[in-house]
Amino acid sequence: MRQSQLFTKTRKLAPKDEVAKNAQLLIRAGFIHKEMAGAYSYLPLGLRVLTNIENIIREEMNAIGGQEITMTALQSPALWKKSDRWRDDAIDVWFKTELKSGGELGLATTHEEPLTALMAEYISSYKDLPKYVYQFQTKFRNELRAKSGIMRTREFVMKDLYSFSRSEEEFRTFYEQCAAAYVKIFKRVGIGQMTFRTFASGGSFSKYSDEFQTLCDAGEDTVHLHRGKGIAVNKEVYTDEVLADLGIKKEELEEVKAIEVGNIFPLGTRFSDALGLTFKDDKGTEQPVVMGSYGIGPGRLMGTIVEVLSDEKGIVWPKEISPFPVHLISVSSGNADVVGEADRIYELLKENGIEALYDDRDIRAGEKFADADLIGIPTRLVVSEKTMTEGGVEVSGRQNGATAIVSENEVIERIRN
RNA sequence: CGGGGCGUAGUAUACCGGUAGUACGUCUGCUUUGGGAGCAGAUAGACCGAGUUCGAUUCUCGGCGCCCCGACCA
Repeated sequence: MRQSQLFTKTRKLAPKDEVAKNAQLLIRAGFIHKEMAGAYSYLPLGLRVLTNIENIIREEMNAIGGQEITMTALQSPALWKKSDRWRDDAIDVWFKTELKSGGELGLATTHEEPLTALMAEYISSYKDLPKYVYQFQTKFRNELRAKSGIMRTREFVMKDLYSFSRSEEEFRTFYEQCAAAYVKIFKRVGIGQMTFRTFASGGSFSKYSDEFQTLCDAGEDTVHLHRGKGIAVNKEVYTDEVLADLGIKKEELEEVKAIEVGNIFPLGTRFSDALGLTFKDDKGTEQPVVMGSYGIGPGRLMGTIVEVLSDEKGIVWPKEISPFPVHLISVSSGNADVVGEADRIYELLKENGIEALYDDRDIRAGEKFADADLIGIPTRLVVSEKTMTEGGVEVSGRQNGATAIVSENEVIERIRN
């Protein structure tokens, strides 16, 4: 798209009330807009990134048999009363509201109860299992303190998948498949090397769970990392017993700050028991469905990527999630020939299925380069008098800055690969 | 929820018990044009309410909002 048409603009300074690097850069670059504490809107560039992240997650969830749905954010108290989680001391982040007619409603913090009830309508036999259902859906959590930019907000989209299995063994198999899918996801979005499966507490559901923690000083969590094995233990469960179970020694671990970018945990029969989700096994005996839940917050993931991969000039997007694969910049100095050539290259890219962000604005080169660095698209193409004289297009990488003049055909080849 | 801090043009800031100055942005003009250009002109501001006072953006109280530390985080 032509940058002159983009309604957002960059700014040199971040608002003073933003301290978190992720929010500072994303606001400066025009990716997000803060509505209030803990609530951010996604603008054109930001939405593109978020969508790219969601699509990667979607592909990997589909690959392990996930079926996508969308549930409502409005929730009926009745289901939550069955599991005894309507109480504010059971879930302290509830946003509750009421109908004009007087009845109470909850705004979704999570979806175990309604989905379990929904699945009960379709699951009755062992032949109906296992099933894996997920969604990208808005959660509302009335956090006492929103913080860290888009990392801890009161309204956010979460990918939550729930598994429904016949047995603990069957559940376990999927649990590990999902863990493997998560590893792929974090690798694809560019933070694979610094993200580690982390042994954690199971909260009120089970003895244990697994988190995926990305090393980052801005993180809220503290983990004990075993670099050799590529695993970590959350500080919450950093005990001799756990270390023994995992076969690791204290001396081999380093304490680091990290951001929880995903988690997976067993639910057992906590919700199937409460809401009556059962199936008949092959002997005709009624059994509770064994469940698990698997979450990733695409927004938090986006914030984490900014925290971890940006530099002093701005954001550095990994190729797979960049808002555009390439940033085309004309350095025309009012020269109509250069404008014409840049327009032609823009069309050429389009014809080859490459959607560029085309900085066609009539401003000085320095400003364009500074904006491009801030926005962070990984590949930059420059068309100028110089490149026209040399008979090619200048290509450079956001990350290493190396530039080269290459032919049009080669440009297209490079971007595709 | 405990503690701390802060609310001044679109953004970042300054000064002041006598109605506010600078920079960036935006607009006009001229000059410039490969790393956020220069000159000239213009635009635009005290969170809300009450109190003290001749007079409050400034002081006091309350409200609202925002940030940070801690607690919390299904």
